[in-house]
Amino acid sequence: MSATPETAYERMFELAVVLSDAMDQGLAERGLNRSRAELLWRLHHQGPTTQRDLSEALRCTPRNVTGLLDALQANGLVERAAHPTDRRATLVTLTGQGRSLLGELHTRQQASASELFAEISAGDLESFLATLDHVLAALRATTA
Amino acid sequence: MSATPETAYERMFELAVVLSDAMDQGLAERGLNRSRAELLWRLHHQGPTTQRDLSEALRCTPRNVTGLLDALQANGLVERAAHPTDRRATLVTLTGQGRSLLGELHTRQQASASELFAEISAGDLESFLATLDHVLAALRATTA
DNA sequence: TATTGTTATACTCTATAACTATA
DNA sequence: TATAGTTATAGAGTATAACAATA
Repeated sequence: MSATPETAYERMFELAVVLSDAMDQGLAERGLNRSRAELLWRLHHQGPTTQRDLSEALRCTPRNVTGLLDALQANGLVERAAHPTDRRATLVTLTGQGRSLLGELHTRQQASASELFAEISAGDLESFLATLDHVLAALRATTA
Repeated sequence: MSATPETAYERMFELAVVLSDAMDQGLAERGLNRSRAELLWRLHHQGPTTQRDLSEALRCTPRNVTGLLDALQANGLVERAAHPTDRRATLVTLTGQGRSLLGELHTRQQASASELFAEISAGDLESFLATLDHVLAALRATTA
């Protein structure tokens, strides 16, 4: 049995690389990258938001948010609107096109998930997920 | 039981993100990034190599190899030597310092691996690894 | 005064193209 | 001619700093 912690660790890294590459490629085909996708994702979950909030949520500078929004707005995925009470601030909102792009990405993700685990039994899936959660928790504990 | 393929897929992404961040941070503390580390890793496995070979192995341009080597050489991790038969080419070699840095990274990786899987039983580890390999194979099949 | 988002500027990483020196 | 590695230049992504408008 060569199932050592080291082997599992290496495989997790390979998985991280392959998974990241696949994601980046899928995003690039839609004119996105990770930062832009994360911004859209935040908007989807939080609703209309100021740029200041976005810069804190994405842990980047306000200047960077300006650039990300310029690109997303040019592609018709978000809109900048006047803030109702603070005339300094901007309210960023998802457009219908932005929402539909997110829906498309989600559909694609579901399809990938089904495909990847198609041959895994329910029991194996459950124990896999349990170990995954355990490792994730341990990793977060040492990192943070 | 909420162990759906989607949940597992999401968790794998979270793992990929946290794992990548942890790695990047560890490398940054040693003046490295992923490209530089990958170059050192190649040198460790292949021995003295030309820049042309490195550019193909790392799938980047020869120009980029020049830049990576300039940085690594400035930090004393690699050396450029004359190629014995082709005076156009350069033989890149790991220095002792480069080797010891790689050893340090490997030690650190082993420690992380032991720590992350400390509370996982041998049986769980084995089935985790099996599922991981299966998913990895499925992912590579669809990507490539 | 403090805050929001911008313009101006710089740094890192990567790429393409032109060039030098070999082969 | 073709190849190995360089210099010159450009583009994407992010950062800091100075600034304008507003709070």
